[in-house]
Parts: sequence; C-alpha cells; structure tokens
Amino acid sequence: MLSLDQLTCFVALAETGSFHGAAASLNCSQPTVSQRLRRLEDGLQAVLVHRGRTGCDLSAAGRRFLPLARSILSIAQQADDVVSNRCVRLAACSNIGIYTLPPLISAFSKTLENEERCDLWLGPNPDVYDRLMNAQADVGVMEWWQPTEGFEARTFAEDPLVLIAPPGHVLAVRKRITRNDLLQVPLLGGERGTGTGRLLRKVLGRQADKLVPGSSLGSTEAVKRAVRSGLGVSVVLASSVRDEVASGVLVARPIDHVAARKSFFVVCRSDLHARDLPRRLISFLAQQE
Amino acid sequence: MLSLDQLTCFVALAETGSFHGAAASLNCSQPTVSQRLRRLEDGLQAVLVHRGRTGCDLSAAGRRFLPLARSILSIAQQADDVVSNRCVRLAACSNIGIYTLPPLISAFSKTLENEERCDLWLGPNPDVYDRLMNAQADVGVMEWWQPTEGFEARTFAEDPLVLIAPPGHVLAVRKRITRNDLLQVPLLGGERGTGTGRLLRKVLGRQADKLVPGSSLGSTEAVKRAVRSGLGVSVVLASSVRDEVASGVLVARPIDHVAARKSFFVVCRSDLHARDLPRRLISFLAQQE
DNA sequence: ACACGTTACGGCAACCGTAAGGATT
DNA sequence: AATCCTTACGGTTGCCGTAACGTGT
Repeated sequence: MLSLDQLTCFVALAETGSFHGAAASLNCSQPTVSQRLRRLEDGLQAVLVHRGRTGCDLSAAGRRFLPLARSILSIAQQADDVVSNRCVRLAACSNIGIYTLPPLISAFSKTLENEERCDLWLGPNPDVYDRLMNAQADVGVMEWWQPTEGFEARTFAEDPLVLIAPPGHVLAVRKRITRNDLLQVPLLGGERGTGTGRLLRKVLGRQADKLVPGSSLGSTEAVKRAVRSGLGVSVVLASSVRDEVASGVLVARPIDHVAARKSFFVVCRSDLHARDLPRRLISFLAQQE
Repeated sequence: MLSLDQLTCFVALAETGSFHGAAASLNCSQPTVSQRLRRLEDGLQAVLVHRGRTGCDLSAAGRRFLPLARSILSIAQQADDVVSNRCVRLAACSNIGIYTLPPLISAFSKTLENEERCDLWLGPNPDVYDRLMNAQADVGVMEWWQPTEGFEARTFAEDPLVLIAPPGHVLAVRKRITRNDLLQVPLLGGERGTGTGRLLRKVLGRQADKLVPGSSLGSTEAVKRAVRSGLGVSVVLASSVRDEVASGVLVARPIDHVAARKSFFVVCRSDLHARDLPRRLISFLAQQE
C-alpha cells in the first residue's frame, strides 16, 4: 500500500540519481531507501528504477510515475496549510484578477504573520464558482454571483471605465466622453460574454446594438494592442491601462455616466470566523476601497 | 504521517456521515475507523469531524481538507494504471481534439483488452507540449511540433478544408471553390493565431491580407453559428461540420488547392516498445488514415 | 434498552538500523 | 581496495480486531 515515505524516497532517488544520495537527503540509512523502493515497486508491480553500478536511472514506468508522485506529495504538503488556515486560496476571474487584484494582494501579504500565505488562482467565472463550491478556494472574486446557500457575497466598486484612444485621436483631446460619443465611433472589444461588454450594454441601453459588430478580440491585451495600432478606440477598466497611459502610448478619458463603473463580488463561506484569514483578506479589501 | 488508509477513511466518513457506515463501506471494524481518523487529526493537528450522537459532520477544516483528500486518492488510483501502461493518456489541442479524435479514439477503445483505457485531455498547443515533457501525457496530438530530443513525431494529414455557407448562398451551388472565390467574399474566422488561420494564409499567400479583418470569432463553434445565421461564409475542417452538412443546415464545398489540407503531429517518447499501448494507438491511427 | 462512538488490550506485521554479502571498477 | 546496492536479522513501533465502557435518546 502506497505510502508518502515511499513516494518521497522515490522522488529523492530520481533527483539524486543514487540510493546513497537519497538516503543522505532523507536523513535515513541507505538500506531503508532500498527497502522503501522495493515495497513501492512491489505495490505497483513494476520496476521503477534501473540499478546500475554507477548510480541508477528511472525506467519507463518510473518516468511515468514521477509526476504523479510529485503531485501527491505537493497536495499533501498543501494539506497542512489548508486545514490550519495559514493559507487563503483566492480564485479570481479575468480582468479583475489580472489588473486589480495583484497590487492589493501584494499589500495584504505584507500584513500577514510568518508562515501565512495567500495563493491566487485565475480562471473563467464559472470555474471560480466551482472552486468555491468544491472548497478548492476560500475566497472568490467574480464578475457575477448567483446567491448560494452557505455563502455570502460583498459588492465592491471597481475602477471606472475609461475610453482609450491612441494619442492624437479626435476623442483623445476631449475632457470627458458622453454616451453619444461612444455610439459614433467604431468601438473595439466589448463583445458579448465579457464583463465589460455586459456593462457597456447596460450603460448604452437599447442603443448598444449600434456597437460595431465583428470586433471581438477576446482579451483586454488584444484590445489595447489594436487601439495602439490605430485600429480604433475602446472602453476598458482604468487600472488595466495605467502603465500605457503613464508611458504615453495610450490616452485614457473618463466617461460621463454614473453606471460607468464595474462592480465585482467577493465571496466566501458564511461560517467563517472574523479572525480567519479569508475574512481578514476581505476586510482588508474593504478598507482599501 | 498521512496515510492513504486514513484518507480513504476520512472520505468514507464524509460520504456516509457515520463511523459505522464508514466501517461497513471499508470492510473494517468501527474502532479502526475511530483510530484512523484520530491519527489523521493528530497528524494535521486539527479537528476534521464533529462527533454528534446522531451521526457526525465535517468541521470547517474538514471541509477544506476533503477535496485535497479526494485529489490524492484519485491520483493514487491512477498510479496503478499509469505505471502498468494499461492507460494511454492522450493530450490534444483544439479542433483536432474536438472533432477528429473522438471517433478515432472510440474505435481504438474497442480494440483494447479488458482493463485497458484511453484518456483524452484537451488544451492549447503549448500545454500539450508541457504535458508530454512532464510525462503527464503519453501521446500528444498537436498542430505544430518542435523537434525534441527523446521524442518522435509522425505527421498525419487531416480532413481537407472546406468552404461552408448557408444553403442558398451563391457559393453553395458551385461544385468547387477556387482561390479567387475565397478572396472575393467576406470570410469569417480564420484569424491569426489559429491553425486554420495559419493554413489559410499559406494557401492564399500574400493575398491573405485581403481576408476580411475584424472577424475573429474565437472558436469553430462560433464560426459555424455565424455562418448558419447568414453572416457570411468561412473555411473549416470537413470533419467539424459533418453533422451540420448531414442535417442540411450548412453546405460544404471542397476547395481547389493541393495544400488545402491541414496536417497534424502525433508525438510520443522514442523509447517505447512496439507492444506498448501508446505505440498501438499510433499504429491504429496510421491504419485509419 | 438501544444506537453510536471511545477506550483498553493482546497479537501480528511493518519498518528501521546495524551488519554482512556480492558485484563491478 | 573502494563503491554501491542487496540481503539478513533483531528490536521497536504501528495498526487491527475483540471486548468492555460511557453517553445520549
């Protein structure tokens, strides 16, 4: 029966390339290494390591097995941190996770005790939801949220939306942008199915149909590149173009509309205590707002 | 020290909701369940299960731990199959994996002995490459391949490219489609960065610039839907529209050009034996060609 | 009295380290 | 002779099952 000692031993053996080396790195006697590997091989009914006089190397089966062994050990490693709540596992989606969250997490990490960690995972919104449900994440940061028994969500207002244009563009010199302005220029990005697209449609109402079709670029990075190349203008979150605006390759202009801010949800289980790491993270985010 | 028995026990406990139930499902005595869980909790230094008189339920730490326990057990389960080569792990990318491979795999599975399996994983081309390198996949099916020490690749010719149009379209009644035809109609999809787009550019040469821009729809499914709605025509792999052509919602026409076939690579480690499952899979694919 | 989980204890098997053995350079 | 892995053996520990115990319904 597969044991963690056996796996550790096998991995050490693969890394050091010798039984003596493995024994040294594991602080145990060398026959113990032999025995552990033997039991492992007996259990799996396969030869994992070819013993040569000058060290040893993995068999084909051993090579296939190595990544599995590493995975198991890595998860077992996580276990300690996860049960003792020394680690907040944050799952976030798309733009929020890419642009807004990193600096906040970085700041939050500085407030942590020793041994405490904060892990960020990025993925599409439905996957974030799944991770919360499966307890693979402690906190979810999402563009939409379906109220769910046992969980609570807090709404945060994100950066305002801004219009971006290449320097020298007609709209780049205006102080502010109105709804009508948006409808009169070809707008890149903002396709259906993205958070920004959904918000744009809400701001523009029925007139949203006038948005130039066929301009689905898929990612904010693609949109930024397209605008820089002079293909048109677009509407994105202010924080996503901070660098480009600072360096002058893009111009950003605020948009005249109250709803022109995107909000996001921060979700966690409702049975957490106030001193738990996930709650402390959420409080921290609330303070920063 | 975390053992698999302890994990199995914990999962059974979570599923049955009682120590007796777990003991029954594990075919062991009930005090053994108590003991295993006790050791597990001691090892993790946390209470995982709240004992009540009427069954028991997981603590917060227990809920966080459950998915980790399941992951470890699931990987450990795979281990047997993987080392004994009773399981080919196939990693494939995009369209090939979605449209071309499933029927082939289904046919191959019928030739397998008892207890043998074939797992398919889908992801972007670079991830397929990574999986091969990390030995997380035995066979890779890819759109491009960078020759790599220790691996060998075989080239396969895939289905021809066809032009698809809605029934009644001007091009839908033509027998064959020429290069010039392609340049004179708005073409949906085929954006840069996709395999089809790359091939189209190769077929059309410098004239590829005439392709209608801004029509990046992201997925073949999106392209098919757009064509069905009458937004335009497109070029896709024949096998990806087999169903739609059969049911009459789309019309497919062959394209007059020798290079209008996409090729893909099937890759495996070069140190495999002929009777190994991955080699048998590759031979099978070669026969079907 | 019953249902459910814990504690107590005897026996077996697993595991480790020391020491000796075998093979190759 | 030296290096490297394997085998052999004794002692300790861990783990299981039976049996007895405590406690709520």
